[in-house]
Amino acid sequence: MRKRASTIYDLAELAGVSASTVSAVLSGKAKARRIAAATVANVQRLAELHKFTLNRQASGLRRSRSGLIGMIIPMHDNRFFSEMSRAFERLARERHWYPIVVSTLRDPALEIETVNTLLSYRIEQLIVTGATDPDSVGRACRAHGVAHVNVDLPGTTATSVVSDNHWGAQQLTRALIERSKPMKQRARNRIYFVGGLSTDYATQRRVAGFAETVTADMGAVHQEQIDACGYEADLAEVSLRALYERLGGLPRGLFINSTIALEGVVRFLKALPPSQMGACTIGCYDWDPFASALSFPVLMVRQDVEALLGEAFRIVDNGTFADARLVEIKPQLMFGPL
Amino acid sequence: MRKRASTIYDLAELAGVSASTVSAVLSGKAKARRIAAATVANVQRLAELHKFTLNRQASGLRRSRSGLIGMIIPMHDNRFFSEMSRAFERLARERHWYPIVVSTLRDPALEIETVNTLLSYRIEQLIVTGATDPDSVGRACRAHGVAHVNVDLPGTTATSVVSDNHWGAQQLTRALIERSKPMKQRARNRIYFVGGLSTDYATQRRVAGFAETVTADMGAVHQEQIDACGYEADLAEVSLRALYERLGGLPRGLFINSTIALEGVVRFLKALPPSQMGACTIGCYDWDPFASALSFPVLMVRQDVEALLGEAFRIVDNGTFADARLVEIKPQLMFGPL
DNA sequence: TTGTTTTGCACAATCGATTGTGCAACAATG
DNA sequence: CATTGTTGCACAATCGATTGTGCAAAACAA
Repeated sequence: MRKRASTIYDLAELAGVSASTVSAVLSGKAKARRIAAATVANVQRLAELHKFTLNRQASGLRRSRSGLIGMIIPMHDNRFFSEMSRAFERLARERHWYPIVVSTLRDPALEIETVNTLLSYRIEQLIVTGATDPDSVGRACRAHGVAHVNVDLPGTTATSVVSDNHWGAQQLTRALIERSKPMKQRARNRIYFVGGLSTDYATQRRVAGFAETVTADMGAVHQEQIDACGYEADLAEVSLRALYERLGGLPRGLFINSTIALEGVVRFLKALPPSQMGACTIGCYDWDPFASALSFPVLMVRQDVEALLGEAFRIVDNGTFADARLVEIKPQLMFGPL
Repeated sequence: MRKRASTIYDLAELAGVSASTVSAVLSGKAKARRIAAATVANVQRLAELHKFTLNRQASGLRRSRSGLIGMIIPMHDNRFFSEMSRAFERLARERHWYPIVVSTLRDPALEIETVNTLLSYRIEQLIVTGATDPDSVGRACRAHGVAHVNVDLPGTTATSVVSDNHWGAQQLTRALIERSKPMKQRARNRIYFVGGLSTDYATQRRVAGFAETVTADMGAVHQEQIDACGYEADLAEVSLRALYERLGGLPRGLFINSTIALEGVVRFLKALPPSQMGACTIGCYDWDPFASALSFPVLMVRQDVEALLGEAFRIVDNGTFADARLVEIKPQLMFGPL
């Protein structure tokens, strides 16, 4: 039985009917095409028996539908994107779409190449998560008539659903200020922002929320309080080490802009004597289950993945992606009242 | 310019040539089909200009090739599978395959349904990672002539590449024994195994390695030292709480069988006074970057994802998947010498 | 019985790209 | 000039499923 994948023609011959009849039965159009109940049963039995699977290339070609929905994400390396993948698959399956998740490594060239490939497979919808260049992606989708939404990082050509980064950063910053202990040395008596990229919208909004809250609660913000050193653990580690040496110790508080950056921070902190760490209060924008049980407490902001993607699907569902609105979803604060 | 996706026929008309000429140019067969250099250049220019993308449904149908390689994984929720996704995508791209990763939630029905759908899209290869029923998946692939390899959990119908769970568990168990402090109370002076499923091969091998080492170094193993309570954090939390109450405290050491189970364990331990935790040595089969910086040390076994998948690709590359061998890859110990 | 409807299905065109083949136009050779 | 080769491309069949249409046979009506 190790035959080639069989076609509806093979099945048709076995059943003694025509291919169009088989097609009608298998695609549930038997009633509409007035196929006798006995014929339907027979074809279904044979299809089952021979483990027949439709060729979706052929089907998709004929119907100009692929049944595919794509999502691009930057990386698979943290909980936020893991949760996005999981929720995406669930929501897609609920709608009888077949989900494809691909990571594009924050590489603009790979990003657009990936999208073009997805389009060549004729995906019908695309969720564009954390894209470095959402507008290029949007244009490509538009040229193919493919519904699309930006998530996490917004674009200007399609509706975007993003975390309320400004509000989240304000809350986290305020909590860091309230829960940290003042320090005598002026430069150390500050909260420092570490990680992310200043070219990236989410980081900009978080920096803004951070700066406003610091200004309101502690006076001015100094330029050197903000180091959007990038999205790699190593870079954050280097950045923190430099800060530590500059200040001659840890500062009053740290606002870490991603769990990846937090990884680097943790690597540096682990090497310090525990006593030093007690004086520094740490917060992280994004959540990780283990980070909540580190040897020092970490205040965390958890993005509402279900709400973000739920809204994104609603938008592709009703085709309201073209009006380029910005929808903001409040994240969840993973720290109780003082 | 918001036209429908254009076809090679549209492009042919624009260029004043036939569709077959366009096809030859775009698929790099211009030389073989003796297309004039000037014609090639013109077609390429127009293709570029109009951002033409080939319809891979049509192309795949005609050539009986899709260019797709699939991988199924159980979940997106831990580092092992995240790293698998990332490495899979990289290795696939190196080979000019287009990668599709789908999670099947450890649900046998979803698993086989997913594989059938992937087959209906005519994927050409499949990496079957951590499948609950690898042999059913293998049979489906075989029926379609699709190359496939099992990874992480082995099957009997295709070659499997798995972590050397037995060896890894032995190393981890020995380290737990050597690094932990003996306890007076007999039942607490033991290492306990928590998490995973005893129906699952990896867990069986780890339990075996654990039991052998315990027997060799500490005498007999008691049945109640092993609780393969499942793959959810909640279950591990419940299991550990029960153990704690049964023993009247934490045991000498814990062998946690996955980072997910470790999440539950950590939730329980966080609620305990720190002094109690100091006496319990913890090890985890699987690695997480944050888990290495918890408030208590965790010995970890990190699977060699690159080697696992590298080997898997080698096997699909040379088509040696049918001999149903078992290839074991040693994991990496994330703890130094004593 | 004859005419009309309904039932049940087959036929053939089609989706868009690929590929074996055929054939002008031109060049090279004798 | 006649013959043979080469170049450059078009034509048409094909992949497997879908779907508009047509047409016997059966069922029903008159």
